Amino acid sequence: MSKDKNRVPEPVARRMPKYYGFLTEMDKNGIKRVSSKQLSETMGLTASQIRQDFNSFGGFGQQGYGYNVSELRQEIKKILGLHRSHDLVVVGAGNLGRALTNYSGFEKEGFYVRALFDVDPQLIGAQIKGIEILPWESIKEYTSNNSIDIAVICTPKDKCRQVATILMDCGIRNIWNFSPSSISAPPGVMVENVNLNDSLFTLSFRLNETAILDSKE
Amino acid sequence: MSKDKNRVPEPVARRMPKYYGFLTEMDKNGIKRVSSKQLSETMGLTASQIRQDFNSFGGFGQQGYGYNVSELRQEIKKILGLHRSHDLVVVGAGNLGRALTNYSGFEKEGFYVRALFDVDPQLIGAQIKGIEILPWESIKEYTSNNSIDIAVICTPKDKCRQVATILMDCGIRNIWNFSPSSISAPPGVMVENVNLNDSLFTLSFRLNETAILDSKE
DNA sequence: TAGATTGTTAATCGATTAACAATC
DNA sequence: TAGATTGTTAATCGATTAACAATC
Repeated sequence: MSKDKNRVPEPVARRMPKYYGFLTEMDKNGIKRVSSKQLSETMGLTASQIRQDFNSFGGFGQQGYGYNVSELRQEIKKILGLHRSHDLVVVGAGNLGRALTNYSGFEKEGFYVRALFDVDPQLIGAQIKGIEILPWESIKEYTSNNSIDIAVICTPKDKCRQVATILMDCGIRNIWNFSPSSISAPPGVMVENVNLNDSLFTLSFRLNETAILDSKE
Repeated sequence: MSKDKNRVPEPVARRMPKYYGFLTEMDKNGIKRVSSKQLSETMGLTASQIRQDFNSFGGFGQQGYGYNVSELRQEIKKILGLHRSHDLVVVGAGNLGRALTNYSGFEKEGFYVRALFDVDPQLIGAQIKGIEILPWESIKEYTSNNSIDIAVICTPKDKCRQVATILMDCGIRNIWNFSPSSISAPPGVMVENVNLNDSLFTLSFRLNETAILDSKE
C-alpha cells in the first residue's frame, strides 16, 4: 500500500488538470512551444511554481527553449491517467445522475458510464443515452461481473454513506461523490467530493463579505 | 471597493460551509453544545484550527463550556450570507442547467432560480419546475427589470467567456461557472468555478498515482 | 557564441499546529 | 473552587516565490 508521504501535495494535484486543459487548448491552436513565463501569463500562476510543479514529475523542458506543447501535454495526460479508459457506474438516476451521464465531455477523455442504478421501480429499465438503469439491489452482482473503476454517487444526502459502504463492499476503490455529505474513506479508497452546496455557499460568503467590507469604508 | 488584504483566506472561506453543514446536522439532532475538540473529531480537523477559524469572525464560544450549537450555527449562517435570499438565473438550459434548476436543496437555503436562458428556439417557452426558459437575447432586458444576484453558467465550453462578458455587462457581479473554462474576473466580480473535468481528472490522477506507487514497492 | 530558459536550491510567506494564560 | 475549554500568541510546517548556475 502506498504511503501518504509519497503522494503529490494536494495543490499540485489540483493544478495538473488545469495544465492539461491549457496545453490541450494550445495544442489545438497549433502552438508548438511554450515557456513557463508564457504559461504563467495565460494561467495566472508564477513561472516558478509551474517549473516546480512539472519538476515534481521529472524534467520535461529544455533550457533556453522551454517546453514542447504537444510532448508536455502527452506527459501530463499520462500523469493524470488519461492514457487509459475508465469504466464508471452512476448511483442515483435523478436529475444530476442523468445529466452527468448525458454529458459527452467525459467520454472524450475515456470515462464511460456503463450503467446507472436506482431504487425507484419507475426508473428501472429506462435508458439514458442507451445506458440502462438497473435496480440498486443488483449492484453486487453487477460489479462482480463487470470491472468498474469509479462509482459516481448522485443520491440524496441521507443515502450517501450507506451507498458508499455498499460500494466499497463491492470492491469499488474510487468514488466521485456529488451528495452534500462527506464520506470517510478507509485507506486505499479515494473519494473526490463535489459539494455543490459548499461551492454555492462559498460564493455567497464572498458576495456577503464584499458587501460588509465595502459598507465599512 | 474592498481590498484583498481584508478578505478571509481561501482555506478558511472553504471551511465555513463545512462548519455550517455539520452544525446544521447537530442542531437537527438536538445537540445543544459542542467543543472545538468534539467538532475536530467529527470533522477531521484540528481543534486549534477550528478555534482559529471561528475567531477570525469574533468570539462565539465560552471558556470552560465550548460553543452553543444553535447560536454558532446562526452566526455562521449570517457569515455565509444565508440569512437573506438570493435570486439566480441559469444560462444554458441543457442537462446540467435543468438538473441544477430542479434541485431543491438550494431553495432550502434561499437560492431561487428565477429564469433560465438559452439560444435554442426549441427550448424557449418550456418550463422547468414552473420556471420559464427565455431567449438569451433578452438577458439585458430581463436583468434591467429584475434584480439578480448570481448567474449560473451552464453553457458549452466555447460559449463561456462570451456569455460571462455579456453577464458582467448586464451588471451581474457574481458568477457560478460550471463550464470547463475559467473566467478571468475583473475586480468586483466574483467567480466560483465548478470544473467537473478537473475534479474527475484529479480523481483519475490519484487513482493512477496509487497504482504507480504500489507497483514500485 | 550570446540569449533564453530550464532545473534546483535557498528565502520568504502564509497557514496550521502547539501552548498556555484567561476565564467561565 | 476545580476542571474544562476558549481566545490568542508563539512555533512549526509546508507551499510559494526568488535567485541563479547549468545548459540548450
